[in-house]
Amino acid sequence: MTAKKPLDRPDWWMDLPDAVDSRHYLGVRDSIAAHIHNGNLAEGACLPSERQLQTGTGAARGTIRAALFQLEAEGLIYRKERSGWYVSPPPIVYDPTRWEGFMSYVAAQGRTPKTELLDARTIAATAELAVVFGVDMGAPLYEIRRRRYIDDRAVLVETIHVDPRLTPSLLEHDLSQSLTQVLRSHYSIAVVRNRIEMAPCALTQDEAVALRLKSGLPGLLVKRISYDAQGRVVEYDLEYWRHDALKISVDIRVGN
Amino acid sequence: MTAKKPLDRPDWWMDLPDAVDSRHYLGVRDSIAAHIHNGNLAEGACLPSERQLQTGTGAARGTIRAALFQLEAEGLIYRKERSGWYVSPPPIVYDPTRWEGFMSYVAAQGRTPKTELLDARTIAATAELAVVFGVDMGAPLYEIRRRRYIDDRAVLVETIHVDPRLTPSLLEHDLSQSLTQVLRSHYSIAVVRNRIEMAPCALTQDEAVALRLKSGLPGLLVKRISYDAQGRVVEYDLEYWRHDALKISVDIRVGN
DNA sequence: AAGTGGTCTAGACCACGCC
DNA sequence: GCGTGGTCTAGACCACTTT
Repeated sequence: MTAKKPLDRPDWWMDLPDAVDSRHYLGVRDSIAAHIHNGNLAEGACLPSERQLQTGTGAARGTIRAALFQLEAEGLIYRKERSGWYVSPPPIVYDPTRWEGFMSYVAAQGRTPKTELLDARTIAATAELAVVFGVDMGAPLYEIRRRRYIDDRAVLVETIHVDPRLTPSLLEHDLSQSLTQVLRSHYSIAVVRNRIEMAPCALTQDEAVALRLKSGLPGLLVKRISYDAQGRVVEYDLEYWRHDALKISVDIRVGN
Repeated sequence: MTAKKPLDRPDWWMDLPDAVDSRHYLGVRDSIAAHIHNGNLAEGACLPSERQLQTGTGAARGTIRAALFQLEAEGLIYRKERSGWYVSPPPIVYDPTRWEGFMSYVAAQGRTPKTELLDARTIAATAELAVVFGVDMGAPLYEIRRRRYIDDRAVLVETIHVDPRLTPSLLEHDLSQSLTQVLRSHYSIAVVRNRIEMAPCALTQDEAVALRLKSGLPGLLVKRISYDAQGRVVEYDLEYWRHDALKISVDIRVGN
């Protein structure tokens, strides 16, 4: 009689520190959070379905969902569209002052980075790009779109623009590896200055689809412009991150 | 007959670029967003009430709210508990590598900073604090709680810890001003190094109340440890920001 | 085909801000 | 005391993922 009970919550579900009112969404939230913290729900694990979570609580599905949204905003869980809710892995720590690329700093934290090339082509500079690169509108630029993973979970999509005058035939190289690497080894270009901006944003259609997220979910936009020793723009990168995948850490000496 | 129509939306409401399906929450979202961008809803303005937004659309209140939550996550609007929804002011730009305090960088961006002292006292070091300051557990530390405003909107609450051995009688000074300033002018302490961490978080009861927000809303946690020339911890600061009030910008030269 | 989340409706009552 | 948002119920149907 230990047969599967597909429509019930798992057996351990009631092992809570109890004392939470699971008719209220914050109570439901606390109860799920407790299961995450005590290890019943491990990192990456799939939560019981929303309808399963209802059973026994007398709560409406809307109440359960309110709790799940809450946990999502806190970064504890995330969802795969129409598949389920999962426990979030810990965020990667990003230090904008250290200039190593994604591949190195993810690996340095014991995680597994992966890059997937989505698209690489030559485009005509838009007004905005023309300003950034100091070229005429319509001038040719390389545009590279990539998706990057940590431990096989897609965490960001990026669009990189590069000036072909600095890096002729760039697109012929392997772009699913560290671009920093390619620039250094094939073009002897070293980045000496970075301008970085980060702000919360909403993921639009394109990014959301690429990350397999629901369009409109909050994300983090990281904009980076890299310059070489001559002050030329080497790389203009727009990264759209899942909001729960990144944590910023900076260690700086104050000039003075 | 231009009397107030308290249960209707404002007259300009229908001047949309239309073509949005306002029975769906993303349509409602787009329509409100359009009003914000075209200036019908100015910065700081109060939106029509949820029930007013329903009128004429045939949408349920839940649908309207879904749209409002969406805009909130994107940082376009915020709410005051049980008072209403408001258009967010632009975020302040924070550059962790420049070491001026809150008062200076807010003012430098043409906004009006304000600091309010909530509490200042001597406490016994907890285990965590003892590690940070390299003192014994139970050793005395100053604890300062402040709330800070931009243009009269509360944007963060912070808890600062300071070692009294470095700054004896600190609590007797005016703590509603720049602490950086006080440390420099009264104790000749200069910060030469900062360690900063930032991560999304949920605002707990205390912080939420202090910011007049709903408990559990997403926020941004900024943790800062400042060191003097001798490597001593000068200040340990935990700041809880409204998630929409801050944007990060860094400009760095790469050492090498 | 079954199960999941995604969305929506149409009510209801409550706690609190504001006047 | 009125209006606001805050919460909740109890359905329903859809679009997609998964098996």
